[in-house]
Amino acid sequence: MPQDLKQFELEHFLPYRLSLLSNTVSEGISLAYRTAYGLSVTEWRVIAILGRFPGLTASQIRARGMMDKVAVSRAVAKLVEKELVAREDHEEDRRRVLLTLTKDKGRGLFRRVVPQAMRYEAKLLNSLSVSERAQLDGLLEKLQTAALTLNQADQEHA
Amino acid sequence: MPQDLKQFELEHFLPYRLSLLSNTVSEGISLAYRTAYGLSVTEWRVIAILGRFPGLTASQIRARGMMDKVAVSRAVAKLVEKELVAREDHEEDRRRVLLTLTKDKGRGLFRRVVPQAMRYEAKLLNSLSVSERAQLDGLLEKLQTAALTLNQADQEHA
DNA sequence: TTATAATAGTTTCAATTGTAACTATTGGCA
DNA sequence: TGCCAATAGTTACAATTGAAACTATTATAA
Repeated sequence: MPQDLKQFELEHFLPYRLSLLSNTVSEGISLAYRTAYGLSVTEWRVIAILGRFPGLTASQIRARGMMDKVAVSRAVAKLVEKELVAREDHEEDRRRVLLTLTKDKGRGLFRRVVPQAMRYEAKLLNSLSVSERAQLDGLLEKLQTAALTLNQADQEHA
Repeated sequence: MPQDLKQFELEHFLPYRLSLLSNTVSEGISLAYRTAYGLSVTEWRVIAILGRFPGLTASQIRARGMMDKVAVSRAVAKLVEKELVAREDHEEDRRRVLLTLTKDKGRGLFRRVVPQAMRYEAKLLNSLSVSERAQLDGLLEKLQTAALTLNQADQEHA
């Protein structure tokens, strides 16, 4: 057996490390929305997107958050049930539904949960210097682009 | 509403970006083990760990791969069923079960899947210069440590 | 020793998720 | 116009996952 095969270690494998870091961070940040407000990840993202871009349709939310169509549908249903999000029929295209945070509960939650999320992010970034943060930003950007390109190439190949 | 609240964008939010990147990379790398060999993520990790460290117990695998106890138990059960992994009773402690890749199927799969995984990682890292790779390594390390520390602090706090 | 606690690993059941199929509506175009 | 394809969103069902309870075995310590 080749030497590099025997020496392969999961701990140094980039996909594993990314997954581990993402999960660890998710666990931490979920205190801000899951434990505190009973939101799922998707629900939190829908809230965050609608807070910034009111009046989007589910499809637009899906595209903006790179989320699954069904996941968004389910999250929106729950948020409507919790009176955090309101639906409004689109005049010209009756397939679409415009979504907004409800004035009281929805925007109220947004105002409380976003600062907590930002605080967590800030604490995390505290471990890095200013220049390291810039490096991180660039590296994540490059890797994301590279990964997408790779996947597209693989898909076309298959 | 404060200005920074209104301007909060998910796309620039570190936990979201990490999750997105991890998922994109996962999707790509899963071609190497899921599409090609029908392995789940956990099964792939168990194989990878046992290839490097034969004779570990399930608990040791769990610790080494930061995986869930139940997930490992299930993955091992499937791998045994597929004759990729063999169990062997521990002499001194009969609660424990030593796990190894089977000589033919297990090690055979390991020899095929690991190079594919490494190839994917190499392609991904091709988008970065040598010094950028070193930066990435350091940044992931720092963030992982910081996230763990943060989570521990939060847990004690709660 | 023997009760109690701790550890290894599995099982169970509910909740979550993924895939595909579905309804409803609109767009494209012969 | 009328037909077919495409889009928006939901529903249904199977597969996966998570949390808690469970069995079996070993360690601790009164």
